[in-house]
Amino acid sequence: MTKGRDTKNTILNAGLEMASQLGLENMTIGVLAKETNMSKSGLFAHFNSKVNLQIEILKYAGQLFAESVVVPALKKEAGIPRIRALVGNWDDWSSKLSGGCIFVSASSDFSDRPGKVREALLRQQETWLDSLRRMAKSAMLAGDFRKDIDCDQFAFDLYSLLLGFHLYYKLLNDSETKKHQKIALDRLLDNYK
Amino acid sequence: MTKGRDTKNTILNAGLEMASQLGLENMTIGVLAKETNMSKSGLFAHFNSKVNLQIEILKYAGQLFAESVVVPALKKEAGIPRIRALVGNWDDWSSKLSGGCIFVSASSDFSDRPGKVREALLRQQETWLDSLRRMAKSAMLAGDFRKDIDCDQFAFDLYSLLLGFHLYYKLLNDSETKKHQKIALDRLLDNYK
DNA sequence: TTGACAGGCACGAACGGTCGTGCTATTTTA
DNA sequence: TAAAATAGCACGACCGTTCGTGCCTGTCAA
Repeated sequence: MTKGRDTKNTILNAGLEMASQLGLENMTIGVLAKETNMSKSGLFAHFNSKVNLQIEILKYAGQLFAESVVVPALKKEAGIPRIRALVGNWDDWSSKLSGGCIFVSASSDFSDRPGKVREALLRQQETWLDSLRRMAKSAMLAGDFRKDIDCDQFAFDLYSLLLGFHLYYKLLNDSETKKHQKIALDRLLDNYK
Repeated sequence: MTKGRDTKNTILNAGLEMASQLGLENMTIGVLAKETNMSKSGLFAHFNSKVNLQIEILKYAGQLFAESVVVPALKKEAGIPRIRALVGNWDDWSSKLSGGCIFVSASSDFSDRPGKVREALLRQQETWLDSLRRMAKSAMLAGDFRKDIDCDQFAFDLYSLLLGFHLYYKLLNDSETKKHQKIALDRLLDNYK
């Protein structure tokens, strides 16, 4: 009962790393097998199709994301401290994976590729936006934000900021990225006060 | 001398479309040939390698981008009107291509794939950020922005906004996207006033 | 205590396809 | 008619997937 689970987890770990670098579509089963010292067929047997593998990687990433980005932020006091923690955690998350946040690269990869993988991705992005909206709402209740703010708008604003950080950091390797993000975040929070 | 150019342009047009949908890496020569009613080898002879094809598509996109996004904006009066025009043009540009802005998807595709294509992409992104910085500077000189603003910061802020729009529009198909972007842009411009 | 059996797990080999890329003709254009 | 453009064909590599097989571990009957 445990041996199979263990192997699967090893595969998912390596798969997440590879998918983050090359994209979910360009990750290949053969190379992933080599990476995990397995045979292609042995690895394949755990998932029965590439699409399933992609979906399971997405789920696995979702769990990891919740554990390392969202949950720790929720332990901070509601409002601005929580939002700042979330942004910091997200930055760490996307920096840790060598190819950046897998949800960002997958969003680009699957924006025009209908199918089960896209649907799974969409569901996860909706969950994420929901977390953002909730953060805004709790900041309202905590008194850090005005009472008349638009939580949807806040989600858009904050996510845009993260996407900017992601591109600057990953592609341009801009050393000022952190600073830019901090300034933009300060201004954003100020505007919702 | 002209027939070759014509064919090449046809190929680049179709290639840009395909690359925008599938990414520069997942676009294949065989399918592109079918799309343009050519043989694989006949098409191939125009570029001599896939990497060259990718680079030429990027250059082609760069020209188109300059013509349809940057240049028309420069015809507006410097300052806020020019910046608003730029954002509108960019939105149109990324909506026109069925897979979204090719530079965004390529950035995600090649953030971790060293080589000539990545270098070409980086050069183009630098040019783009330069345009953004110049827009900020001319807005300063026109009196629409304060004199002490950071043009690099402005480029980061504005590009983040466009990236947010891009993801919302392409992946989530959110009907409120335009509104969100307008609100965020208004606030951004206000902050630089 | 042993031997037959079952299930989970991984393997190598092979399948039909598609990939990018050479070569050599043939057709089209200037 | 020379040159440019396109087609035909073949190649080696790799793709996702299937299949038959064998090892290991645990269960249960004798």
